[in-house]
Amino acid sequence: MLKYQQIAGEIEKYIEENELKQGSKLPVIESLMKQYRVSKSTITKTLELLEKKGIIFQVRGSGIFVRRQKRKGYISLLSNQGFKKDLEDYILTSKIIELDVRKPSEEVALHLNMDLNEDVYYVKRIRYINGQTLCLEESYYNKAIITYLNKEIVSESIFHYITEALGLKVGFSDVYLLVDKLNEEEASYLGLEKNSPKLLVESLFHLTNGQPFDFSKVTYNYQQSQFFIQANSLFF
Amino acid sequence: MLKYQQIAGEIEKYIEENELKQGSKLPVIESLMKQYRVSKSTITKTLELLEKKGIIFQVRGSGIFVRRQKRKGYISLLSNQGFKKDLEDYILTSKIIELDVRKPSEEVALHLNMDLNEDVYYVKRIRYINGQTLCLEESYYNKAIITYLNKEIVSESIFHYITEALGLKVGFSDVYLLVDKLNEEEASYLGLEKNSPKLLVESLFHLTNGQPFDFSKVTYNYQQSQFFIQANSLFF
DNA sequence: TAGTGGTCTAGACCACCCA
DNA sequence: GGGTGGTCTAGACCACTAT
Repeated sequence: MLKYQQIAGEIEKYIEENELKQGSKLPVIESLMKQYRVSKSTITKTLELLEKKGIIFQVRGSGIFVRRQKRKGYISLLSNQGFKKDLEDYILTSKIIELDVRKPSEEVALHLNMDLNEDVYYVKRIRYINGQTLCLEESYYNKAIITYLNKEIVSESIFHYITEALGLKVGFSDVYLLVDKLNEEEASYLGLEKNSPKLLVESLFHLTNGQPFDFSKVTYNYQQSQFFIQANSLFF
Repeated sequence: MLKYQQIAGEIEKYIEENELKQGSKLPVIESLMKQYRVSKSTITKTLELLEKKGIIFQVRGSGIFVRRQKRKGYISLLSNQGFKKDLEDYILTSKIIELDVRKPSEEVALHLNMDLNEDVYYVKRIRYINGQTLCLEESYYNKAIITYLNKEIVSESIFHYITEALGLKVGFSDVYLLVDKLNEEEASYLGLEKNSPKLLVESLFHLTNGQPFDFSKVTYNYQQSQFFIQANSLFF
Protein backbone atom coordinates (compact mmCIF):
# COMPACT_ATOMS: atom_id res chain seq x y z
CA MET A 1 0.00 0.00 0.00
CA LEU A 2 1.38 3.38 -0.99
CA LYS A 3 1.87 5.97 1.70
CA TYR A 4 -0.42 8.56 0.23
CA GLN A 5 -3.22 6.03 -0.25
CA GLN A 6 -2.77 4.77 3.26
CA ILE A 7 -2.94 8.26 4.73
CA ALA A 8 -5.89 9.21 2.53
CA GLY A 9 -7.73 6.19 3.83
CA GLU A 10 -7.04 7.14 7.42
CA ILE A 11 -8.19 10.72 6.93
CA GLU A 12 -11.32 9.55 5.15
CA LYS A 13 -12.03 7.15 7.98
CA TYR A 14 -11.47 9.92 10.50
CA ILE A 15 -14.00 12.14 8.73
CA GLU A 16 -16.55 9.34 8.55
CA GLU A 17 -16.20 8.24 12.13
CA ASN A 18 -16.45 11.74 13.53
CA GLU A 19 -19.24 12.60 11.13
CA LEU A 20 -17.56 15.86 10.23
CA LYS A 21 -19.84 18.29 8.43
CA GLN A 22 -19.31 20.27 5.26
CA GLY A 23 -16.82 23.03 6.00
CA SER A 24 -15.19 21.41 9.04
CA LYS A 25 -11.54 22.38 9.13
CA LEU A 26 -8.90 19.68 9.03
CA PRO A 27 -5.35 20.00 10.39
CA VAL A 28 -2.94 22.05 8.29
CA ILE A 29 -0.37 20.39 6.03
CA GLU A 30 2.44 21.02 8.52
CA SER A 31 0.60 19.03 11.21
CA LEU A 32 -0.25 16.20 8.84
CA MET A 33 3.42 15.96 7.83
CA LYS A 34 4.42 15.54 11.46
CA GLN A 35 1.55 13.24 12.34
CA TYR A 36 2.28 10.81 9.52
CA ARG A 37 6.05 11.48 9.37
CA VAL A 38 6.16 12.09 5.64
CA SER A 39 7.21 14.91 3.34
CA LYS A 40 5.04 17.76 2.20
CA SER A 41 4.67 16.32 -1.31
CA THR A 42 3.24 13.12 0.05
CA ILE A 43 0.63 15.02 2.04
CA THR A 44 -0.10 17.09 -1.04
CA LYS A 45 -0.60 13.89 -3.03
CA THR A 46 -2.86 12.57 -0.29
CA LEU A 47 -4.99 15.70 -0.32
CA GLU A 48 -5.18 15.69 -4.11
CA LEU A 49 -6.59 12.19 -3.99
CA LEU A 50 -9.17 13.13 -1.36
CA GLU A 51 -10.07 16.18 -3.41
CA LYS A 52 -10.58 14.10 -6.56
CA LYS A 53 -12.84 11.78 -4.61
CA GLY A 54 -14.92 14.75 -3.50
CA ILE A 55 -14.14 14.28 0.18
CA ILE A 56 -12.35 17.55 0.89
CA PHE A 57 -11.60 20.90 -0.71
CA GLN A 58 -8.54 23.03 -0.18
CA VAL A 59 -8.43 26.81 0.04
CA ARG A 60 -5.12 28.52 -0.42
CA GLY A 61 -4.21 30.76 2.48
CA SER A 62 -6.99 29.32 4.56
CA GLY A 63 -7.01 25.58 5.09
CA ILE A 64 -8.41 22.17 4.27
CA PHE A 65 -12.14 21.55 4.65
CA VAL A 66 -14.56 18.66 4.55
CA ARG A 67 -16.81 18.39 1.52
CA ARG A 68 -20.09 16.54 1.77
CA GLN A 69 -22.95 16.07 -0.60
CA LYS A 70 -26.19 17.58 0.58
CA ARG A 71 -28.53 14.77 -0.45
CA LYS A 72 -28.72 11.18 0.59
CA GLY A 73 -30.01 8.21 -1.36
CA TYR A 74 -28.46 9.17 -4.68
CA ILE A 75 -26.33 6.74 -6.66
CA SER A 76 -22.85 7.87 -7.55
CA LEU A 77 -22.71 7.81 -11.31
CA LEU A 78 -18.97 7.35 -11.53
CA SER A 79 -18.25 4.56 -9.10
CA ASN A 80 -18.25 0.85 -9.96
CA GLN A 81 -20.46 0.61 -12.99
CA GLY A 82 -22.83 3.05 -11.36
CA PHE A 83 -23.34 1.89 -7.81
CA LYS A 84 -22.32 2.42 -4.22
CA LYS A 85 -25.34 4.13 -2.77
CA ASP A 86 -24.06 6.41 -0.11
CA LEU A 87 -24.38 5.10 3.46
CA GLU A 88 -28.00 4.14 3.03
CA ASP A 89 -28.90 0.50 3.41
CA TYR A 90 -30.01 -1.15 0.25
CA ILE A 91 -30.04 -4.61 -1.19
CA LEU A 92 -28.86 -5.15 -4.72
CA THR A 93 -29.79 -8.36 -6.50
CA SER A 94 -29.90 -9.45 -10.10
CA LYS A 95 -31.56 -11.94 -12.41
CA ILE A 96 -29.69 -13.30 -15.40
CA ILE A 97 -31.68 -13.42 -18.60
CA GLU A 98 -28.98 -14.44 -21.02
CA LEU A 99 -25.33 -15.40 -20.89
CA ASP A 100 -23.52 -16.67 -23.96
CA VAL A 101 -20.53 -16.31 -26.25
CA ARG A 102 -21.28 -14.70 -29.59
CA LYS A 103 -19.88 -12.58 -32.39
CA PRO A 104 -20.08 -8.82 -31.86
CA SER A 105 -22.37 -6.55 -33.84
CA GLU A 106 -20.66 -3.78 -35.77
CA GLU A 107 -21.44 -1.30 -33.02
CA VAL A 108 -19.94 -3.54 -30.34
CA ALA A 109 -16.90 -4.44 -32.44
CA LEU A 110 -16.24 -0.79 -33.07
CA HIS A 111 -16.37 0.12 -29.39
CA LEU A 112 -14.26 -2.84 -28.28
CA ASN A 113 -11.73 -2.52 -31.13
CA MET A 114 -12.45 -6.07 -32.25
CA ASP A 115 -12.89 -7.92 -35.50
CA LEU A 116 -16.36 -9.14 -36.32
CA ASN A 117 -15.24 -12.77 -36.15
CA GLU A 118 -13.79 -12.58 -32.65
CA ASP A 119 -15.80 -13.65 -29.60
CA VAL A 120 -17.54 -11.63 -26.93
CA TYR A 121 -19.33 -12.70 -23.79
CA TYR A 122 -22.85 -11.33 -23.81
CA VAL A 123 -24.60 -10.81 -20.50
CA LYS A 124 -28.16 -9.60 -20.11
CA ARG A 125 -29.55 -9.16 -16.65
CA ILE A 126 -32.08 -7.24 -14.62
CA ARG A 127 -30.87 -5.59 -11.45
CA TYR A 128 -33.10 -4.95 -8.48
CA ILE A 129 -32.68 -2.50 -5.65
CA ASN A 130 -34.59 -3.36 -2.50
CA GLY A 131 -36.76 -5.65 -4.58
CA GLN A 132 -37.71 -3.06 -7.20
CA THR A 133 -36.41 -3.09 -10.74
CA LEU A 134 -33.44 -0.77 -11.04
CA CYS A 135 -32.20 -1.40 -14.55
CA LEU A 136 -31.89 -3.69 -17.52
CA GLU A 137 -28.24 -4.28 -18.38
CA GLU A 138 -26.65 -5.63 -21.53
CA SER A 139 -22.88 -6.06 -21.45
CA TYR A 140 -20.35 -7.21 -24.00
CA TYR A 141 -16.93 -8.40 -22.83
CA ASN A 142 -14.00 -9.02 -25.13
CA LYS A 143 -13.41 -12.74 -24.66
CA ALA A 144 -9.72 -12.39 -25.49
CA ILE A 145 -9.40 -10.36 -22.27
CA ILE A 146 -12.23 -11.65 -20.10
CA THR A 147 -11.47 -15.26 -20.84
CA TYR A 148 -14.13 -16.89 -18.71
CA LEU A 149 -17.53 -16.08 -17.23
CA ASN A 150 -20.28 -18.25 -15.79
CA LYS A 151 -23.68 -17.74 -14.19
CA GLU A 152 -22.28 -17.67 -10.71
CA ILE A 153 -19.74 -14.93 -11.47
CA VAL A 154 -22.27 -12.92 -13.44
CA SER A 155 -24.83 -13.02 -10.66
CA GLU A 156 -22.30 -11.40 -8.33
CA SER A 157 -20.10 -8.39 -9.02
CA ILE A 158 -18.42 -8.93 -12.37
CA PHE A 159 -15.95 -6.14 -11.69
CA HIS A 160 -14.86 -7.72 -8.47
CA TYR A 161 -14.12 -10.92 -10.39
CA ILE A 162 -12.26 -9.05 -13.11
CA THR A 163 -9.97 -7.24 -10.72
CA GLU A 164 -9.51 -9.95 -8.10
CA ALA A 165 -9.70 -13.29 -9.91
CA LEU A 166 -8.38 -12.25 -13.30
CA GLY A 167 -5.96 -9.69 -11.85
CA LEU A 168 -6.84 -7.06 -14.42
CA LYS A 169 -6.65 -3.37 -13.65
CA VAL A 170 -9.47 -1.09 -14.73
CA GLY A 171 -8.27 2.30 -15.87
CA PHE A 172 -10.85 4.67 -17.27
CA SER A 173 -14.23 4.73 -18.91
CA ASP A 174 -16.25 6.77 -21.36
CA VAL A 175 -19.85 7.22 -20.26
CA TYR A 176 -22.67 8.30 -22.58
CA LEU A 177 -26.08 9.33 -21.28
CA LEU A 178 -29.25 9.43 -23.32
CA VAL A 179 -32.88 9.95 -22.36
CA ASP A 180 -35.66 8.37 -24.35
CA LYS A 181 -38.86 6.33 -24.10
CA LEU A 182 -39.03 2.65 -23.17
CA ASN A 183 -39.89 0.20 -25.92
CA GLU A 184 -42.22 -2.68 -25.26
CA GLU A 185 -39.52 -5.20 -24.33
CA GLU A 186 -37.70 -2.89 -21.93
CA ALA A 187 -40.96 -1.84 -20.34
CA SER A 188 -41.94 -5.42 -19.64
CA TYR A 189 -38.57 -6.25 -18.10
CA LEU A 190 -38.69 -3.20 -15.86
CA GLY A 191 -42.37 -3.55 -15.01
CA LEU A 192 -43.23 -0.16 -16.44
CA GLU A 193 -45.53 1.04 -19.18
CA LYS A 194 -44.35 1.35 -22.74
CA ASN A 195 -43.17 4.89 -23.59
CA SER A 196 -42.28 5.68 -19.99
CA PRO A 197 -39.08 7.72 -19.66
CA LYS A 198 -35.80 5.87 -19.58
CA LEU A 199 -32.22 6.80 -18.89
CA LEU A 200 -29.81 4.92 -21.10
CA VAL A 201 -26.23 4.82 -19.86
CA GLU A 202 -23.71 3.39 -22.28
CA SER A 203 -20.26 2.83 -20.84
CA LEU A 204 -17.01 1.76 -22.39
CA PHE A 205 -14.52 0.49 -19.85
CA HIS A 206 -10.79 0.31 -20.51
CA LEU A 207 -7.92 -1.39 -18.73
CA THR A 208 -5.11 0.78 -17.45
CA ASN A 209 -3.21 0.03 -20.64
CA GLY A 210 -6.02 1.58 -22.67
CA GLN A 211 -7.60 -1.61 -24.03
CA PRO A 212 -11.41 -1.49 -24.05
CA PHE A 213 -12.80 -4.69 -22.57
CA ASP A 214 -16.44 -4.00 -21.64
CA PHE A 215 -19.17 -2.17 -23.50
CA SER A 216 -22.39 -1.90 -21.51
CA LYS A 217 -25.84 -0.52 -22.20
CA VAL A 218 -27.86 0.03 -19.08
CA THR A 219 -31.50 1.11 -19.21
CA TYR A 220 -32.63 2.55 -15.90
CA ASN A 221 -36.07 2.56 -14.38
CA TYR A 222 -36.72 6.30 -14.27
CA GLN A 223 -38.31 6.04 -10.85
CA GLN A 224 -34.97 4.84 -9.48
CA SER A 225 -32.80 7.13 -11.56
CA GLN A 226 -31.32 9.42 -8.98
CA PHE A 227 -27.65 10.00 -9.64
CA PHE A 228 -25.09 12.41 -8.40
CA ILE A 229 -21.68 13.53 -9.51
CA GLN A 230 -19.19 15.55 -7.55
CA ALA A 231 -17.38 17.72 -10.05
CA ASN A 232 -14.20 19.67 -9.57
CA SER A 233 -13.28 22.86 -11.33
CA LEU A 234 -10.94 21.99 -14.21
CA PHE A 235 -13.33 23.50 -16.68
CA PHE A 236 -13.98 26.99 -15.44
CA MET B 1 0.35 31.45 -16.14
CA LEU B 2 1.78 28.48 -14.29
CA LYS B 3 4.35 26.33 -16.04
CA TYR B 4 2.40 23.11 -15.88
CA GLN B 5 -0.76 24.78 -17.21
CA GLN B 6 1.20 26.40 -19.99
CA ILE B 7 2.80 23.10 -21.01
CA ALA B 8 -0.50 21.23 -20.74
CA GLY B 9 -2.05 23.78 -23.07
CA GLU B 10 0.72 23.32 -25.60
CA ILE B 11 0.50 19.55 -25.53
CA GLU B 12 -3.27 19.70 -25.88
CA LYS B 13 -2.92 22.05 -28.81
CA TYR B 14 -0.34 19.74 -30.37
CA ILE B 15 -2.74 16.80 -30.12
CA GLU B 16 -5.60 18.81 -31.60
CA GLU B 17 -3.63 20.25 -34.47
CA ASN B 18 -2.13 16.95 -35.49
CA GLU B 19 -5.45 15.18 -34.97
CA LEU B 20 -3.74 12.40 -33.05
CA LYS B 21 -5.89 9.33 -32.62
CA GLN B 22 -6.70 7.29 -29.54
CA GLY B 23 -3.60 5.37 -28.56
CA SER B 24 -1.05 7.60 -30.29
CA LYS B 25 2.14 7.64 -28.27
CA LEU B 26 3.44 10.93 -26.97
CA PRO B 27 7.09 11.66 -26.11
CA VAL B 28 8.40 10.15 -22.87
CA ILE B 29 8.74 12.24 -19.71
CA GLU B 30 12.50 12.57 -20.17
CA SER B 31 12.00 14.21 -23.58
CA LEU B 32 9.28 16.51 -22.31
CA MET B 33 11.56 17.63 -19.46
CA LYS B 34 14.26 18.57 -21.95
CA GLN B 35 11.86 20.10 -24.47
CA TYR B 36 10.26 22.42 -21.92
CA ARG B 37 13.33 22.75 -19.67
CA VAL B 38 11.52 21.88 -16.45
CA SER B 39 11.84 19.25 -13.75
CA LYS B 40 10.22 15.86 -13.76
CA SER B 41 7.62 16.86 -11.16
CA THR B 42 6.40 19.68 -13.35
CA ILE B 43 5.92 17.33 -16.29
CA THR B 44 4.19 14.89 -13.94
CA LYS B 45 1.86 17.67 -12.83
CA THR B 46 1.23 18.58 -16.46
CA LEU B 47 0.35 15.00 -17.36
CA GLU B 48 -1.89 14.64 -14.32
CA LEU B 49 -3.86 17.66 -15.48
CA LEU B 50 -4.22 16.29 -18.99
CA GLU B 51 -5.25 12.95 -17.56
CA LYS B 52 -7.94 14.56 -15.39
CA LYS B 53 -9.26 16.35 -18.43
CA GLY B 54 -9.50 13.04 -20.25
CA ILE B 55 -7.01 14.01 -22.93
CA ILE B 56 -4.33 11.39 -22.28
CA PHE B 57 -3.74 8.24 -20.26
CA GLN B 58 -0.46 7.03 -18.85
CA VAL B 59 0.74 3.45 -18.66
CA ARG B 60 3.54 2.62 -16.32
CA GLY B 61 6.44 0.94 -18.04
CA SER B 62 5.03 1.76 -21.42
CA GLY B 63 4.31 5.40 -22.18
CA ILE B 64 1.86 8.25 -22.53
CA PHE B 65 -1.02 7.92 -24.96
CA VAL B 66 -3.76 10.05 -26.46
CA ARG B 67 -7.28 9.47 -25.19
CA ARG B 68 -10.22 10.39 -27.36
CA GLN B 69 -13.91 9.88 -27.01
CA LYS B 70 -15.42 7.67 -29.67
CA ARG B 71 -18.57 9.68 -30.33
CA LYS B 72 -19.11 13.19 -31.59
CA GLY B 73 -21.97 15.54 -30.91
CA TYR B 74 -22.34 14.75 -27.23
CA ILE B 75 -22.39 17.48 -24.60
CA SER B 76 -19.81 17.26 -21.85
CA LEU B 77 -21.80 17.03 -18.65
CA LEU B 78 -19.09 18.43 -16.44
CA SER B 79 -17.92 21.51 -18.28
CA ASN B 80 -19.35 25.00 -17.87
CA GLN B 81 -22.85 24.44 -16.62
CA GLY B 82 -23.18 21.61 -19.05
CA PHE B 83 -21.94 22.82 -22.39
CA LYS B 84 -19.00 22.88 -24.77
CA LYS B 85 -20.14 20.58 -27.50
CA ASP B 86 -17.05 18.95 -28.83
CA LEU B 87 -15.69 20.37 -32.10
CA GLU B 88 -19.05 20.29 -33.83
CA ASP B 89 -20.51 23.58 -34.95
CA TYR B 90 -23.56 24.64 -33.07
CA ILE B 91 -25.30 27.84 -32.14
CA LEU B 92 -26.43 28.38 -28.60
CA THR B 93 -28.99 31.08 -27.89
CA SER B 94 -31.35 31.80 -25.05
CA LYS B 95 -34.59 33.59 -24.27
CA ILE B 96 -35.11 35.14 -20.87
CA ILE B 97 -38.48 34.47 -19.32
CA GLU B 98 -37.94 35.97 -15.90
CA LEU B 99 -35.22 37.88 -14.09
CA ASP B 100 -35.84 39.32 -10.66
CA VAL B 101 -34.65 39.60 -7.07
CA ARG B 102 -36.66 37.56 -4.59
CA LYS B 103 -36.55 35.69 -1.31
CA PRO B 104 -35.42 32.06 -1.55
CA SER B 105 -37.72 29.11 -1.00
CA GLU B 106 -36.73 26.77 1.80
CA GLU B 107 -35.16 24.38 -0.70
CA VAL B 108 -33.09 27.13 -2.29
CA ALA B 109 -32.09 28.65 1.04
CA LEU B 110 -30.94 25.25 2.24
CA HIS B 111 -28.77 24.65 -0.80
CA LEU B 112 -27.28 28.11 -0.82
CA ASN B 113 -26.75 28.27 2.96
CA MET B 114 -28.89 31.41 3.22
CA ASP B 115 -31.51 32.82 5.52
CA LEU B 116 -35.04 33.02 4.17
CA ASN B 117 -35.01 36.81 4.35
CA GLU B 118 -31.87 37.29 2.27
CA ASP B 119 -32.07 38.01 -1.46
CA VAL B 120 -31.43 35.83 -4.47
CA TYR B 121 -31.39 36.62 -8.15
CA TYR B 122 -33.83 34.39 -9.95
CA VAL B 123 -33.25 33.68 -13.63
CA LYS B 124 -35.53 31.62 -15.81
CA ARG B 125 -34.62 31.10 -19.42
CA ILE B 126 -34.98 28.75 -22.34
CA ARG B 127 -31.86 27.74 -24.16
CA TYR B 128 -31.81 26.77 -27.82
CA ILE B 129 -29.28 24.76 -29.74
CA ASN B 130 -29.27 25.33 -33.48
CA GLY B 131 -32.72 26.80 -33.12
CA GLN B 132 -34.25 23.85 -31.26
CA THR B 133 -35.18 23.94 -27.60
CA LEU B 134 -32.38 22.47 -25.52
CA CYS B 135 -33.52 23.12 -21.98
CA LEU B 136 -35.51 25.16 -19.52
CA GLU B 137 -33.25 26.61 -16.86
CA GLU B 138 -34.09 28.08 -13.47
CA SER B 139 -31.17 29.49 -11.50
CA TYR B 140 -30.86 31.05 -8.09
CA TYR B 141 -27.84 33.20 -7.27
CA ASN B 142 -26.94 34.37 -3.80
CA LYS B 143 -27.20 38.15 -4.18
CA ALA B 144 -24.65 38.73 -1.42
CA ILE B 145 -22.09 37.12 -3.74
CA ILE B 146 -23.46 37.77 -7.21
CA THR B 147 -24.23 41.39 -6.48
CA TYR B 148 -25.59 42.45 -9.84
CA LEU B 149 -27.24 40.87 -12.87
CA ASN B 150 -29.17 42.34 -15.76
CA LYS B 151 -30.86 41.09 -18.92
CA GLU B 152 -27.80 41.66 -21.04
CA ILE B 153 -25.51 39.63 -18.79
CA VAL B 154 -28.06 36.89 -18.38
CA SER B 155 -28.58 36.52 -22.11
CA GLU B 156 -24.87 35.83 -22.51
CA SER B 157 -22.71 33.48 -20.47
CA ILE B 158 -23.38 34.15 -16.81
CA PHE B 159 -20.31 32.17 -15.76
CA HIS B 160 -18.08 34.23 -17.96
CA TYR B 161 -19.40 37.35 -16.24
CA ILE B 162 -18.94 35.84 -12.79
CA THR B 163 -15.32 34.88 -13.36
CA GLU B 164 -14.24 37.82 -15.50
CA ALA B 165 -16.24 40.84 -14.39
CA LEU B 166 -16.81 39.92 -10.76
CA GLY B 167 -13.43 38.21 -10.42
CA LEU B 168 -14.85 35.23 -8.55
CA LYS B 169 -13.31 31.80 -8.78
CA VAL B 170 -15.53 28.78 -9.26
CA GLY B 171 -14.32 25.76 -7.34
CA PHE B 172 -16.52 22.68 -7.41
CA SER B 173 -20.09 21.60 -7.94
CA ASP B 174 -22.52 18.91 -6.85
CA VAL B 175 -24.63 17.62 -9.71
CA TYR B 176 -27.85 15.65 -9.25
CA LEU B 177 -29.56 13.87 -12.12
CA LEU B 178 -33.18 12.76 -12.18
CA VAL B 179 -35.37 11.39 -14.94
CA ASP B 180 -39.11 12.04 -14.96
CA LYS B 181 -42.02 13.16 -17.10
CA LEU B 182 -42.61 16.73 -18.26
CA ASN B 183 -45.46 18.60 -16.66
CA GLU B 184 -47.70 20.83 -18.73
CA GLU B 185 -45.71 24.03 -18.21
CA GLU B 186 -42.33 22.49 -19.01
CA ALA B 187 -43.76 20.74 -22.04
CA SER B 188 -45.09 23.98 -23.47
CA TYR B 189 -41.80 25.80 -22.94
CA LEU B 190 -39.85 23.02 -24.62
CA GLY B 191 -42.39 22.46 -27.37
CA LEU B 192 -42.96 18.84 -26.39
CA GLU B 193 -45.96 16.85 -25.29
CA LYS B 194 -46.92 16.58 -21.68
CA ASN B 195 -45.53 13.44 -20.02
CA SER B 196 -42.63 13.20 -22.45
CA PRO B 197 -39.38 12.11 -20.79
CA LYS B 198 -37.22 14.77 -19.19
CA LEU B 199 -33.77 14.86 -17.71
CA LEU B 200 -33.58 17.13 -14.71
CA VAL B 201 -30.09 18.27 -13.75
CA GLU B 202 -29.80 20.12 -10.47
CA SER B 203 -26.43 21.69 -9.81
CA LEU B 204 -24.99 23.43 -6.82
CA PHE B 205 -21.95 25.53 -7.67
CA HIS B 206 -19.40 26.63 -5.07
CA LEU B 207 -16.61 29.17 -5.11
CA THR B 208 -13.08 27.93 -4.44
CA ASN B 209 -13.57 28.88 -0.81
CA GLY B 210 -16.51 26.49 -0.53
CA GLN B 211 -19.34 29.05 -0.55
CA PRO B 212 -22.33 27.92 -2.61
CA PHE B 213 -23.45 30.74 -4.88
CA ASP B 214 -25.62 29.19 -7.61
CA PHE B 215 -28.34 26.56 -7.43
CA SER B 216 -29.71 25.62 -10.83
CA LYS B 217 -32.46 23.33 -12.06
CA VAL B 218 -32.20 22.52 -15.71
CA THR B 219 -34.87 20.51 -17.52
CA TYR B 220 -33.57 19.09 -20.77
CA ASN B 221 -35.44 18.28 -23.92
CA TYR B 222 -34.91 14.53 -24.08
CA GLN B 223 -34.36 14.66 -27.82
CA GLN B 224 -31.27 16.79 -27.20
CA SER B 225 -30.11 14.99 -24.08
CA GLN B 226 -26.89 13.39 -25.20
CA PHE B 227 -24.21 13.76 -22.61
CA PHE B 228 -20.86 12.20 -22.02
CA ILE B 229 -18.50 11.94 -19.13
CA GLN B 230 -14.90 10.80 -19.18
CA ALA B 231 -14.30 8.99 -15.94
CA ASN B 232 -10.99 8.01 -14.41
CA SER B 233 -10.39 5.05 -12.18
CA LEU B 234 -10.41 6.26 -8.56
CA PHE B 235 -13.29 3.99 -7.79
CA PHE B 236 -12.23 0.57 -8.89
C1' DT C 1 2.20 40.35 8.27
C1' DA C 2 1.79 35.71 9.85
C1' DG C 3 -0.19 31.54 8.36
C1' DT C 4 -1.50 28.42 4.83
C1' DG C 5 -1.76 26.03 0.50
C1' DG C 6 0.51 25.76 -4.37
C1' DT C 7 4.46 25.40 -7.45
C1' DC C 8 8.87 23.95 -8.69
C1' DT C 9 13.46 21.81 -8.33
C1' DA C 10 16.99 17.85 -8.24
C1' DG C 11 17.61 13.57 -7.22
C1' DA C 12 16.87 8.72 -5.34
C1' DC C 13 14.53 4.68 -5.72
C1' DC C 14 10.56 1.64 -6.95
C1' DA C 15 7.06 -0.94 -10.01
C1' DC C 16 5.74 -2.25 -14.20
C1' DC C 17 5.92 -3.42 -19.41
C1' DC C 18 8.05 -5.42 -23.15
C1' DA C 19 11.35 -7.45 -26.10
C1' DG D 1 17.38 -6.04 -18.57
C1' DG D 2 16.55 -1.56 -20.35
C1' DG D 3 13.09 1.77 -20.64
C1' DT D 4 9.23 4.09 -18.67
C1' DG D 5 6.03 5.98 -15.43
C1' DG D 6 5.09 6.47 -10.17
C1' DT D 7 6.41 7.62 -5.44
C1' DC D 8 8.88 10.03 -2.12
C1' DT D 9 12.16 13.32 -0.07
C1' DA D 10 13.98 18.04 1.48
C1' DG D 11 13.92 22.40 0.64
C1' DA D 12 13.13 27.05 -1.73
C1' DC D 13 9.97 30.30 -3.03
C1' DC D 14 5.34 32.08 -4.41
C1' DA D 15 0.21 33.47 -3.91
C1' DC D 16 -3.58 33.96 -1.38
C1' DT D 17 -6.41 34.65 3.21
C1' DA D 18 -7.34 36.47 7.36
C1' DT D 19 -6.68 39.69 10.90
